[in-house]
Amino acid sequence: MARSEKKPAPRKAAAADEGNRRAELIRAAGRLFVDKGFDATTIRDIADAVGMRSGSPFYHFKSKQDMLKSVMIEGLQAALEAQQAAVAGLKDPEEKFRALVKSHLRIILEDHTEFPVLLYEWRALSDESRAEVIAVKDRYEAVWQPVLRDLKKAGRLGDDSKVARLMLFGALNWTVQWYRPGGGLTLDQIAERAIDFFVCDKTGKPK
Amino acid sequence: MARSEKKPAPRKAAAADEGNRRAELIRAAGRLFVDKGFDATTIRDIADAVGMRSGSPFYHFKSKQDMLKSVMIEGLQAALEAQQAAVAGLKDPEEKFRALVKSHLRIILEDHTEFPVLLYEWRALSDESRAEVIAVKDRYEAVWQPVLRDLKKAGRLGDDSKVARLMLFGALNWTVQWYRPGGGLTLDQIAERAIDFFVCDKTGKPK
DNA sequence: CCTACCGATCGGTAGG
DNA sequence: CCTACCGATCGGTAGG
Repeated sequence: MARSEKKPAPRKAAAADEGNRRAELIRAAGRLFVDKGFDATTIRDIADAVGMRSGSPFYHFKSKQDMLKSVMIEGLQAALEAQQAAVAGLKDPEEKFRALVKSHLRIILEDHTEFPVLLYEWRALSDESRAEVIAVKDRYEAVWQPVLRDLKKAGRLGDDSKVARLMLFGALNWTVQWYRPGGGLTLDQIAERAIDFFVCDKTGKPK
Repeated sequence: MARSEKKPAPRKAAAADEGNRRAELIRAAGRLFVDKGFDATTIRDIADAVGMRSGSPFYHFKSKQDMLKSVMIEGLQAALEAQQAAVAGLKDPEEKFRALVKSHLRIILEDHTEFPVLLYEWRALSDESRAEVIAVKDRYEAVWQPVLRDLKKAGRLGDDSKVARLMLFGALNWTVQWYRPGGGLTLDQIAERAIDFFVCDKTGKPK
């Protein structure tokens, strides 16, 4: 876990700069990977996008594959943070569920492109990278299951199995294929539609 | 001139052979495009898969892009035929819906790999190819809308808008990401799960 | 459908 | 982070 660090600690300013450049590369790569696909995106495309020369991204990442992995993990970590913030303090299962759905849609449809890379480029991951990504992905998905379980306990979900979650993820993740900002439906409207389909309305409360 | 023999007109068998080779290439390309992605698949991969040399696929297709387009259109046409056979003679909206869902799952999960290419490689289509593919795709999707409309008329669907169809397609199409044959759930079980989520059970009939 | 081949491009590296 | 570069590979073609 802990590596022996013999190098002197990098100075704050320099470290921040390096981190910024790295973050810029991740953001640019994410956008290109979504637009053109991982294989169709060249290192030169990515370097151009941030004003570097073609060899320079390799100062920040050891390979193109490493960039892909980093983009995905970055996207998952942002999603995890948003998720935790969204459900913090909520008690009611349906409120929690609603918050998770909206948070998820926001992550995949609003400005962040890193998460969608995960949806598009799973195949392009090497086995080693995939194992690392799965570890973070599992943490993200693990948050859903207890919420679905509580929802079922409350009689508002017919099925809380893994298949149910996969169907829900399918409906939500597919939105990246058709959603366009300003295209008639807002994020919240889409979220409500998805929730209506999955949550039973046994209380007869008006929608 | 008298000596220069013209080739005899290709006989039926020859024409059929050519069609077979072309079909073989489409099938092999479909599988590779799904497994590795369009960009990561080389013409050499495809040629190898059917026992040709690397230059020979261009005898059947004018470019790699042309192969992609052909694979997708082939997949859509098979889907269209299966779809028509599935609903033929059915009257009840829910029966029709159930038949469409099962037919769709069969097409994307059972042996045909051409249709999933459509789900995976939309980005890789050139604008010209895309227009051709969209024309066939629209025919496939057009069959769903009246069925959803009738289902809503019968009070068994809360929403028959385009969004409803997109959510359903999302849930169904996402199965290619997680379904594995023999992995616990059969195709029909998945279909029933999906139908349960989308169809309201206002009649109280047991599931 | 094969042989033989080409121009272009790509991921990556050495050395500063 | 840049310059300069390389080996490998790729889509595609000419000519049979």
